[in-house]
Amino acid sequence: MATELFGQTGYRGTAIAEVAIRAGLTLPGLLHHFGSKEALLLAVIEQRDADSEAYATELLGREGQLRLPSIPDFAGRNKERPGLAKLFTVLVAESLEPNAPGHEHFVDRYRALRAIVADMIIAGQQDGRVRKDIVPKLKAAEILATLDGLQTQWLLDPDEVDIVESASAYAENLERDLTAGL
Amino acid sequence: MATELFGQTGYRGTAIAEVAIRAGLTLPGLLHHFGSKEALLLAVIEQRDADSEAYATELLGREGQLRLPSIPDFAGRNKERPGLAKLFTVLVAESLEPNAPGHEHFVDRYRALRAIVADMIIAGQQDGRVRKDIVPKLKAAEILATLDGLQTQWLLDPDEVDIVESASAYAENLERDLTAGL
DNA sequence: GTTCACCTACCGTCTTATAGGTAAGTGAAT
DNA sequence: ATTCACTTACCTATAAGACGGTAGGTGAAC
Repeated sequence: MATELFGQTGYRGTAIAEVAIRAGLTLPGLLHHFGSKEALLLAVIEQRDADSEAYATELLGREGQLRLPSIPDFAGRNKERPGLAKLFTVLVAESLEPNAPGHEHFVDRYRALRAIVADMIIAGQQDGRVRKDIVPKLKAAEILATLDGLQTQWLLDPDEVDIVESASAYAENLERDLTAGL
Repeated sequence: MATELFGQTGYRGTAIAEVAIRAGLTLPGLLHHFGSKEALLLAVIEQRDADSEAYATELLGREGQLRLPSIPDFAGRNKERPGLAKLFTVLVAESLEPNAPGHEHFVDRYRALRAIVADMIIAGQQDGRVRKDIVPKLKAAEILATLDGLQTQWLLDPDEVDIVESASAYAENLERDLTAGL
């Protein structure tokens, strides 16, 4: 309920009274459970993060190996729940300022995601499945950046940008890039 | 003035009275010139777009040719004016919803940018400087996505992500990707 | 003397949050 | 089994403030 509204109108643009009504109670009833608007936001983020765990695990495969073909699958799953993707995009933007409510959370999250992807790349390099002149940290940031950016373009203009098609093409490019020159 | 505040706290999070004060006048004084908050936003976007023209032109070079080495230069210029970059990121996120104030503007802008980059790629393919099995539309979306995504990660965590370094590495990767196999 | 730029004063609305109360349940003591 | 103490889950009512916008006036420029 809160997830949808925060995703549609952002943190600042959402009145928690509306969240309460959709949840079938009044504003004070909602605040009885969460204490404040910011606490509600953090609760939403936390719940959403369980889902985000799947992000890394899916990219990772079971044993820390790169599984590029799962990228479009993941994009496809987002396609069916655009609210969650929108929530993510909007909240990150609203959290850019250092003193914003969710700032530290998203900073930590991106650091963790970059580290996970970088470790995958390193593992691939040690196994000889990934080119050694790739800088893991930079490539990790680039991969996450591309997927986020494609998602934003899709959310903004779903008629023009097909997230699954874009993600598939990118996954192929990425595979060729990582393995170029054996 | 308005650019900075909209960039820091977004459209919804910015009180136009604060904009007025920073501009050295009162709220009604500001509204005398712009009429409404939404009109102020559109004026800010329009002014910012002059700057954004440079984006395409710089990427494009003078005669519609790809100029990848200018990507890190462009990133470096953004680095000195993070307010502008932040404004862009925040406003796009706030405009995802179809009825949001700047929605159509950003939809059009991304369509135009994708078209410009795609045309560049097509020109490169005709000149034989770019691989022919690249799909121009998809690659254009991917390039813009990566640059946007890197910028977001940098804005969120400037200590960990160096936008110039990231953009440089990406530009090199991109060059290799576009020209792979002659 | 009319237009333009701007001000003070104010309105109505929306929003978060609190105060204080009610109803229902839980668990222990008797 | 019933009473009592207490907690939980809400409610109505209201405070307290921020916000966008308007009305109407003042003063200077031309």
